Amino acid sequence: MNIGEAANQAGLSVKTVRYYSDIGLVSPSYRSASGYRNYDSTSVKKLIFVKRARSFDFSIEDCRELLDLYQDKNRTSSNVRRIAKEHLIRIQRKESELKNLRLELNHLVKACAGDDRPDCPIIDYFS
Amino acid sequence: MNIGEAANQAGLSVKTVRYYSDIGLVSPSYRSASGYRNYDSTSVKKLIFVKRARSFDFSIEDCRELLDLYQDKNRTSSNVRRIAKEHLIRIQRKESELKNLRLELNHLVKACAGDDRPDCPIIDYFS
DNA sequence: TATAATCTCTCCATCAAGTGGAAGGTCAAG
DNA sequence: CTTGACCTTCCACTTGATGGAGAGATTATA
Repeated sequence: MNIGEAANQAGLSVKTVRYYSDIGLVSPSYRSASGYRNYDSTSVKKLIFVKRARSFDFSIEDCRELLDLYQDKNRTSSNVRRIAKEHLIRIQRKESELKNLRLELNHLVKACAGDDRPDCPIIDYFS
Repeated sequence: MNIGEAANQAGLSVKTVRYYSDIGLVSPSYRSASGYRNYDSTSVKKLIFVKRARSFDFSIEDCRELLDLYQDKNRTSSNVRRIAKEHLIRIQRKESELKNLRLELNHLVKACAGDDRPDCPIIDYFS
């Protein structure tokens, strides 16, 4: 199938699928004589795999490794787990950073009258 | 003072201060005959202001607006509050997205044996 | 005063992960 | 034969910096 149909089946944009092709993440199974990318069901499955992994915010490079493991029938789950766990830790760290920001900013927003006067604890805090 | 000293006082890199100058976020008070950027205490205060706002993840454009309000003695705190609140909502949204990811990914990681065998619920989930 | 060390300047490239658009080639239907 | 949908490559743009090259300015030391 052509790129449009593949993108459709994977729930990705044509641009994105072409981008994944460009960076060698998911290559089309072959090119037609006129240069059209052709995707078979295996490559579409890879696109879907990447889409799911990306939805977990795994980086493209992580996706590359995960995709390798996905295709490697001799993989060890420990390798997969390591990648996932490292990512989990990144997510946890980010989440707690955001929580701190949220608490502090919430505090400031609550303290701000939000009226016509210039006095503002938010501005004060940043000054 | 020169850019190095200003960057130092603001806790920013010279590169960053130059970048803020380039995009017109915080301009030096003047340029020397030889083109050196010169920062006075007012411009350093602006750099510090931006640094704090950035540490809350406010975008450069938000910083621009906040900086305008910071300098506007006729500002209304409602304008400041609006910007902050919009940002707070973005942070909350992001935080809850991350929380969902974290819960789900944690679930998968816990379910993965992480041993020598290829069977892996993480890979399965993405397939 | 000469020179070396340290600053500073501008300009260009790079990062992530795409997205948008231009200009042009391909293909199937009518 | 032409229209329209689809496909191609190539280039630019996004965010918020950061790194480096090559060159000019300033300051410290010999």
